[in-house]
Amino acid sequence: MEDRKNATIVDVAKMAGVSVATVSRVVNGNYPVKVETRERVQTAIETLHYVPNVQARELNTRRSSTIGVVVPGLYNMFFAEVIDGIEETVRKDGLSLLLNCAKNDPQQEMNCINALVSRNVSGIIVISPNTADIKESFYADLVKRIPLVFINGYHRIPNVSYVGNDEKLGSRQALEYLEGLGHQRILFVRGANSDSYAIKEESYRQHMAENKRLEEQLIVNIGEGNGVETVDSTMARLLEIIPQAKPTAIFCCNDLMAVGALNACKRLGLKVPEDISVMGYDNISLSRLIEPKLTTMDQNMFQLGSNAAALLTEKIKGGKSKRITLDNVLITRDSTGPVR
Amino acid sequence: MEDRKNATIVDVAKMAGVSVATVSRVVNGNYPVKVETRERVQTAIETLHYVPNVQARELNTRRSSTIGVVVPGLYNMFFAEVIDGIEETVRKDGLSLLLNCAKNDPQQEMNCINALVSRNVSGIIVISPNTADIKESFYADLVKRIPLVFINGYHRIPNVSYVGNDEKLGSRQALEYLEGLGHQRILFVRGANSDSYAIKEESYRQHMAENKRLEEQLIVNIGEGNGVETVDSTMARLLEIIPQAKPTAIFCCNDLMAVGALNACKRLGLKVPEDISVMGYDNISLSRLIEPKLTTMDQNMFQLGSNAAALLTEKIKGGKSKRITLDNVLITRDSTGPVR
DNA sequence: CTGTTAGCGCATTCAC
DNA sequence: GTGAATGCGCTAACAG
Repeated sequence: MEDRKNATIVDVAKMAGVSVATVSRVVNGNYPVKVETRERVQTAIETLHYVPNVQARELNTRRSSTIGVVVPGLYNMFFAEVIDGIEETVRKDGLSLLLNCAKNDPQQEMNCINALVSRNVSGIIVISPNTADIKESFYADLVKRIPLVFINGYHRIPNVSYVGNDEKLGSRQALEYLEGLGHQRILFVRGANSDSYAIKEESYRQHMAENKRLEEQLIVNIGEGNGVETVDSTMARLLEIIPQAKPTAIFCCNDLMAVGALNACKRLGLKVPEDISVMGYDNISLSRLIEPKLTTMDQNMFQLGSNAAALLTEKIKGGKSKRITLDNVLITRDSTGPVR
Repeated sequence: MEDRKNATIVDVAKMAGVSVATVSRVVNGNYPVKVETRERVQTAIETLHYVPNVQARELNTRRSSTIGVVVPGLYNMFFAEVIDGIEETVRKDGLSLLLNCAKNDPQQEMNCINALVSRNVSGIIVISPNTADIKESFYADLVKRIPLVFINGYHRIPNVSYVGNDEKLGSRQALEYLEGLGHQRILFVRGANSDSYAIKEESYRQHMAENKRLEEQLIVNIGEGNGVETVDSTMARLLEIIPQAKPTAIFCCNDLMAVGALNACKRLGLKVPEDISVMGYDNISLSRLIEPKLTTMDQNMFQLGSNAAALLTEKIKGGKSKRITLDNVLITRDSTGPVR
């Protein structure tokens, strides 16, 4: 391993017989340089394999072309798809992406943020920030020094930009769709510890109450709702509940739970959608890989990511904070049908 | 948005009434400082919200605490899980992770690499490098300047470290397992354009030939094998092939294809595993979410990532290049059973 | 123990 | 058009 130092601008200058300033000019193309010298410099660059040192450049321009992204984890395809959206958009602006996993740990989340700040990123996107367990001043202070965008954040903090879905409206739409198919006994399946579930539950309660058919036994919380174990734990739980509650449809707060519900129905000998309808939320890729393909509400993960990236670059350029709310759209597939 | 400049080491020094060197010492804790002054400095740091500028530090220590990761895309959970492994390991060494997607485009892949080099990363991990379409000298030159690790790379380049699975052995194991269940007509399903598939096919051919039951019609290539559309395209294809070839088992080169095979069987009214066995490869999370749960070969994605990270830090510290080959392990679940 | 100083690699005035 | 000089924020000798 030849530890031959990488060539610097000085080396190039020497080889080309010019000053470093000139080299800088041809590299950045921001000032006129005589064609002949430019060519001399360029061949020097090539033979030396010279690559400008971005750190040094950014140190003295006090700008930075990398942004930070903090995500709860990659195990969940939801986040992976969001990141995909961020990456693609951000690349078009010539920015690079520093990725950190917070592992659902608030302390870790703060560590990640600090690491990003010290790396001098020009902005940060946080997916599902744990605003409940981090004292508000942390993010409030942070946003004074650096542009901040939250994806799926529910506590409003001044000056941070938000991208999210209108899940209240989305749940209502889902419920109305099921009712349109004639369903009245709709089981509501949620997980623990996320504002997202709370919002959906509220929407469900409100809607069912309006129609005078709210029953507490139709609401079930299956605990941790975001891991791979979610599928199995949902199934186990519903194996008991379905026979008791006898719903004609099941509305799940995310697709993992819906797949669990599907598996439970299968074991109970219930045909989907003939005997019972199952509906998910998110539209992760999994939902169209299984049989029957899942009817679900699309959370536009990719869009979430690309919008967040756009908002961030806007703030970096000095724009003000903004809030973008996307509409969930109903994806009708094969797991739902008319009540029989 | 208060564009109050972030505090620098000079500001802290002034406020604490000491020299910048002293501040540097308490920040890095590498030289003794009198308790009293240390405390003065620390309070200054806190009131100023001082965060050291890593770029500046690394510029003059000529070290870098970020590494680069190039991945074909995030849409495939395989890669997401590998990255998860990298991230976790790398964090323990205090390194940050710069993520780039090559989108299966060789040109893009080279761009990503160059961007990483100019950002002065201390090493690069490439997942499934496109060594076929990138001229060999590119990586050969690169590794002269910067430590390099390939995950699932098949062309050997001197001085780069490799992490991969023994897929040749793994396929053989899978085949033997199926044969142990009494299967003789085993359909082989592969995708296009990946050395990984070629290795498995070779293993299949060899094995079947040994037992004198190699039949060309039992080998099928379903084209693109890594996207979400893979499931459906595999299903469509097998819907035609299964009735003709009448296999008692199907061996698929990855889990997406296996799920497609499962769906095809369902449509054909074949019960799995009673009527026909289906086997996948990879053990992505999807494989244990569907019904029946898939029997598959575990590619240890997380381990792939963490081992690659370990190899990289080793090289960064001056170690030599290495090759790690993990063994695929058979995960027996519900999609396979004895031939009837 | 602590302060002074010299760069790290580069972009940018300001002269020429 | 081009070169010399300055400084970005920080660490690492080197003196005290």
